[in-house]
Amino acid sequence: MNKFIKKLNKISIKLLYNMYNIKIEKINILYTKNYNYGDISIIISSIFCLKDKEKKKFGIYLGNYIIKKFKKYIYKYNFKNNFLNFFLTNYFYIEIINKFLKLNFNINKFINDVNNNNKLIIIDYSSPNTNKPLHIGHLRNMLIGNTISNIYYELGYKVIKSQIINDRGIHICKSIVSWKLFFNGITPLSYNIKSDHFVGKLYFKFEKELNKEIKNISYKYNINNEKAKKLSKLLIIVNDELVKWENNNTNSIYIWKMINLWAYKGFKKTYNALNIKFDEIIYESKTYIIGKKIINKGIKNKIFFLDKDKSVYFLFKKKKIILLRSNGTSLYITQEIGTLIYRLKKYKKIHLLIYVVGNEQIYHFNILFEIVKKINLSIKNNNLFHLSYNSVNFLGKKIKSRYGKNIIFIDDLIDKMYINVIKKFKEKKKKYNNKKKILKLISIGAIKYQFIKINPNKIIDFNFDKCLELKGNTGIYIQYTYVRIYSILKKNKNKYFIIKKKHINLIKKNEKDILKNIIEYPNIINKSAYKYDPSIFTNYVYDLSKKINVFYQNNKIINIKNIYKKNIRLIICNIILKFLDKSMKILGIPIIKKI
RNA sequence: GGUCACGUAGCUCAGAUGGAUAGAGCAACUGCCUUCUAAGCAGUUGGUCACAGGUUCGAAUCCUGUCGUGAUCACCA
Repeated sequence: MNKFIKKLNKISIKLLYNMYNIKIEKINILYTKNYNYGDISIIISSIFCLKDKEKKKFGIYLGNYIIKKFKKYIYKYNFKNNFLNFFLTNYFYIEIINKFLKLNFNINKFINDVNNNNKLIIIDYSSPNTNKPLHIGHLRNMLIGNTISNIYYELGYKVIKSQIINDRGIHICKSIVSWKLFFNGITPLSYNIKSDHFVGKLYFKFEKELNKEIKNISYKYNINNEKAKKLSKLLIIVNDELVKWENNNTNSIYIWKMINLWAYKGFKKTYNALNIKFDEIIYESKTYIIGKKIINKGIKNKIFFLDKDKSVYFLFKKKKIILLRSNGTSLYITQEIGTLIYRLKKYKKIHLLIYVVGNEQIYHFNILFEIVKKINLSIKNNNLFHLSYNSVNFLGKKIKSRYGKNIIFIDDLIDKMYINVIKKFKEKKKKYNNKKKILKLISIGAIKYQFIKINPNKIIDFNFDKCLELKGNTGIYIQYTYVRIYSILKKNKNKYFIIKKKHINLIKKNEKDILKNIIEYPNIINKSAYKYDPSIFTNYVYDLSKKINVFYQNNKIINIKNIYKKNIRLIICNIILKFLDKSMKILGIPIIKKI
């Protein structure tokens, strides 16, 4: 289809030059939105150097010329409001259908313009802290990351799905201290809860105690919270713990390892439930040392500076950005620099490194990219991209996960959705036996779809009623579409045959709408990739499904006598199934063959 | 205050490179299961595209300003 439009473009430009001696590079051609006007439109009014009378003259001439040249594909044109509209022949669509049949329904061969020479793209997403379970903020992150990875893979890139685990830092020390002080000797087993949820308990307990202590101090000495923090004993203990940890203290490392293992074990279960996968896992506890080394080197090269109190800083827009604390321990940005260098060593040539991280860290990434510019690495700034997305709010407020309040864990959401799906299934269909697996897949699809259909720049104001909705534009709509088509093809025993010219009038509007949609697939996938927006592709899949359901509901497919008509419809069903299959895999919506 | 997002139907959201009469879903109200799976289909109702200017043949889309919402500006991550 793109080729066809390019041809039209070329001819229009050439003709314009021949007639008026006007040279332009491109003419505006688009799919006609209103089918009453046509299928493809050339916007003559965009040639602004022509006068109105000349536009009409040129338009009609061009129309006649094109219709003669492409008799096979175009049968009619009209000229309205300076738009030159063409109507596509049925042959145009039949050719597509026959092509699929000849290619034995191999979509990749049909699309045929995925070719990016295996360029390497690293997509960094999820990056959990090991101090609490994964929550719906992580969910948005991992779904954007996973989907955008699949989209780039589809475009022929070599994609590394990369997860960094923030397994070190002050927050982990809080859990360590909490375990020592309040939970000594207790394990997830003794509490009988999922191990990462136990780790969360440690962290929230610490924050609660810290909060209490600070309130007491500020009341006692009549000072504000900031000043009270400096007097907090708990914070002193935690900072000591961090120094101990960075100095490889045996006891510290032992507890740290134990707590992290609990966290990983829990994360793994959640990832498995959602079918989120990674090609590599990087532990910051291993890369922060590389970061420290680079920073020390940078002091010598006068990129970074040593302050009076021995902290190290970087100047960003005349502001001091601390890279190493005065006690020598490292910060988030230190680890980030280390991780980048680790990657550059591991992979020789990185075409693009995408960080999927929330928009609250835009400032942080601006600093990081500025540092990269200064320390002269083998990667340039325009090969780094921060894919930022907006927050997931609950009850109208951003989730502050500190105290464990107002926080929704993915595990809990999955459970709730599953119960909801079972309930709705029982309301609709009476028999409920051994459908557990399928209902589980429906609930996973439903959750994922709710998140990826929304543009990353928008705030998601999470609420259960909305999220549990299973009508209309939802995951199950896509799954159900697949089930219907699959069911038809399973029942069919006829063989397909090439459509002959004399049968071209058997193809109708509903079928054409689907085919029109399908030939746009490569454009959409490209757009979704370069805009870093999975929702573009998601909405396309919904749109396609909608057209399929219209077609399905308004046309009989198997139970018709005309074998030629039946043949056309069955082939289209086959095409649909292949595209749905591919699309759902990209979106990570589980495919179900029977409900 | 600086920077960055966002503002489209009662609600949730689509509207790429400016194009013709701004589209879906939910909610409300009508129809359609003896016929390939009704979590569906067909239809009705619902809009000053936050506001004001500008750019041009043409603006929800681009530019400027105003208002509103949110994020961010840490020896947190």
